[in-house]
Amino acid sequence: MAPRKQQQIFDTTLTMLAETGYDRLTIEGVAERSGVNKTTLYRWWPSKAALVANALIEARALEFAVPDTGSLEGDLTELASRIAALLTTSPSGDIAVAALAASAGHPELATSVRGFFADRLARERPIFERAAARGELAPDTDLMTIVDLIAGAIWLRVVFRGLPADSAFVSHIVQTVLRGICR
Amino acid sequence: MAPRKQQQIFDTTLTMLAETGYDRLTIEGVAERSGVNKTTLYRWWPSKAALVANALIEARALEFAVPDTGSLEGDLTELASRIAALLTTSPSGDIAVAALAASAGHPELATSVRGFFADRLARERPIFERAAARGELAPDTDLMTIVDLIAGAIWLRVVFRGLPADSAFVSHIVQTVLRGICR
Amino acid sequence: MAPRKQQQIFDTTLTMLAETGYDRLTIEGVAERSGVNKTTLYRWWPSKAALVANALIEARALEFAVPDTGSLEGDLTELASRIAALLTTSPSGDIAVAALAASAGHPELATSVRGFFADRLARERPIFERAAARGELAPDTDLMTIVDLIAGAIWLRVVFRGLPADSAFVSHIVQTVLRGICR
Amino acid sequence: MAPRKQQQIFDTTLTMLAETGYDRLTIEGVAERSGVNKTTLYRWWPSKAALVANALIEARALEFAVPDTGSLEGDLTELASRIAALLTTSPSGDIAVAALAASAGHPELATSVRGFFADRLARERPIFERAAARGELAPDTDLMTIVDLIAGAIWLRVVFRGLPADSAFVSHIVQTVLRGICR
DNA sequence: TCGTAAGCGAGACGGTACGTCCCGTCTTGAA
DNA sequence: TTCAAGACGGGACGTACCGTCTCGCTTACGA
Repeated sequence: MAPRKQQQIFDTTLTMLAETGYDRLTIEGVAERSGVNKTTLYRWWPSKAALVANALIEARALEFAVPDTGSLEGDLTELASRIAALLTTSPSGDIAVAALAASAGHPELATSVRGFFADRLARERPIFERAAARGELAPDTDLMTIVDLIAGAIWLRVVFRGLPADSAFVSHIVQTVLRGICR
Repeated sequence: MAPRKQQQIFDTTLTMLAETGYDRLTIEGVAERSGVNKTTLYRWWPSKAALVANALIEARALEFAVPDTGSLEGDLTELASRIAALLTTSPSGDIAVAALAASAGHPELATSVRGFFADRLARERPIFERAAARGELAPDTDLMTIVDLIAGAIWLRVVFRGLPADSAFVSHIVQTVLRGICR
Repeated sequence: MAPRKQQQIFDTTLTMLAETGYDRLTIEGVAERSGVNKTTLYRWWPSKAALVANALIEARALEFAVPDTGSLEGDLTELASRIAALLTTSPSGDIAVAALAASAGHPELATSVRGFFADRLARERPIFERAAARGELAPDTDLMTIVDLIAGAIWLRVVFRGLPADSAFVSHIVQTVLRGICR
Repeated sequence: MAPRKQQQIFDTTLTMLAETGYDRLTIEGVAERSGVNKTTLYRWWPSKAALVANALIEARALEFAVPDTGSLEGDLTELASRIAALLTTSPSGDIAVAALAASAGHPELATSVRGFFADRLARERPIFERAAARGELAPDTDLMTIVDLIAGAIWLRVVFRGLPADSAFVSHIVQTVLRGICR
């Protein structure tokens, strides 16, 4: 089952999440703006975290396609650029940052957020499979760490340091990581 | 210039921050638990973010020493271990995670948090200076990126993926990054 | 013509009325406890007052027999005792008090309650007819006032003053009223 | 201590009590109409019953003077008329009926209501003292019962039967009771 | 005997009020 | 002058019932 206006609710939730951040997001606000009664929200989601979690899962605003440029370096650079763009451009950046930040300290939300990003990050796997097929990658390479290094550096730069993640930065980290792996 | 019980206030703030997370931390709670009137808190700090920011700056719970093992790899491994420990062990982990998470979406807090960690991370500079003196490092290496790669990967692993950052992982990323740089 | 589980519904209604009082009695509570859907209750009774009114009318818990002791004084004393017992003993007392109290301010309910008690009080008429036949009573005596005096005094004593209506009190008022009439 | 707008609050409470009856009286309504925040009401009174109880005690709308006509019959008739008027005229009637009805089932309120009316009824005592001084009354007469008989009959007539308590009725019951006593 | 209509359950919904927590502002009085 | 004490208007919380509605399922009765 699902509430009748689920789509409006999710849209409103993410919009307001992007606009005001997680902790200034209120259930009453979502209710009012999505033309639904507060009680209806509580009927379906036990908490703000659960609502946001569900909205995220249904969200299509945070999708990103996986590149296929023909080389591992090209693919990773493109992937990193897209991660950077995801974290930087509006509204995905606001949503992603708010959700990621809130997920620390809201285990319920964390699970969903984690699942959400894991789902998206899982799609980078073909990149490595193609790279392995091309002989660019040792078969025992630790793939998750590669993505963690790249994505972590971008996160730190963008969210924590508040600096832009321009293409020079992106190229730089990708090449650094690649050199680190390929040997 | 400062409230008389500033130390209790800061202690309480960080304790409660660690216990309940940023957004369940309340001014009233801090007031009550530190034996101070709510008014006093508002007199000195305009917002919860400002209070937390100040408390963090004064905090000694989040210090970490900078290693000097004689080799760049040893130093970085040790540094990474300490970062991992800082994010993992109690109460520093709870405080750091809560503060970092909250800083996204609270620019006021972000500045302080950023300054705080920048201050601590600035201390890793001697590591690189010693490495350069030993000839282990090209003089034009982008130092911040190195730290961002390492720290970012740890953050992602610990906070986002919810996985432990054990010594194998730490060694692995340090070596990967080192190989990436040294070429 | 009538809901299938009418009897359960009425029983539950009166039980809960006695237990919790009129305004903490809820339709939802009655529905749940009588194993009926809320909708069913609304299908048959437009309001809580109407439900209670109907339940009262069907109630057999509040019956009382009319005495025939052979003298007016005996009959009235016995009648007064029974009224006192009706208002005092459980569950009739709780039901009666709750219903009477609620009927002030719920005209819809008031009508039924009034009818209900009028019906019961109408049975005291033979008392007076027998008394008149025995010559104990002038034929133009205002009978309703006699009952009002007696019943009113008991109500005041029991419900308002919260005092018991013991047999001494009952005898006292009956004799006072009788002396007032008989001259 | 007392809330700053206590008088408005009490006035509003009684006005709304008279208008809508006890159980449609809402705290939020009182708050809004008396220009006070809901929280303020909860700060001072733990429940609706307590608020109404307090408002009643402070009320001056329900006062009545005690007559002194020179004879017991005159005094009692006048007293009964005033009781009837108190229960009949607006707004005192609505307030009194609502409060008395609600007090059954709200022990907290009952205490206050009882105290309130006891206080007012206590003033009839001089009537009897004067009557005793004039020799109209045996010294051991049970005074409370006299008042209970009269007031109870009026209550029953007015509230329960929904009939008016006109001067004929009032005279009738007073004379009946008087005859009952004086013998 | 079987169709059909009344009765019902399930449950979503908009809505009102509840009583609570905390916010941030303000005033007052004592040290 | 600084601070405690604490009243206040306010916003949102999460909950309980309200009364209405739609949707299918039973049940039972009368054609």
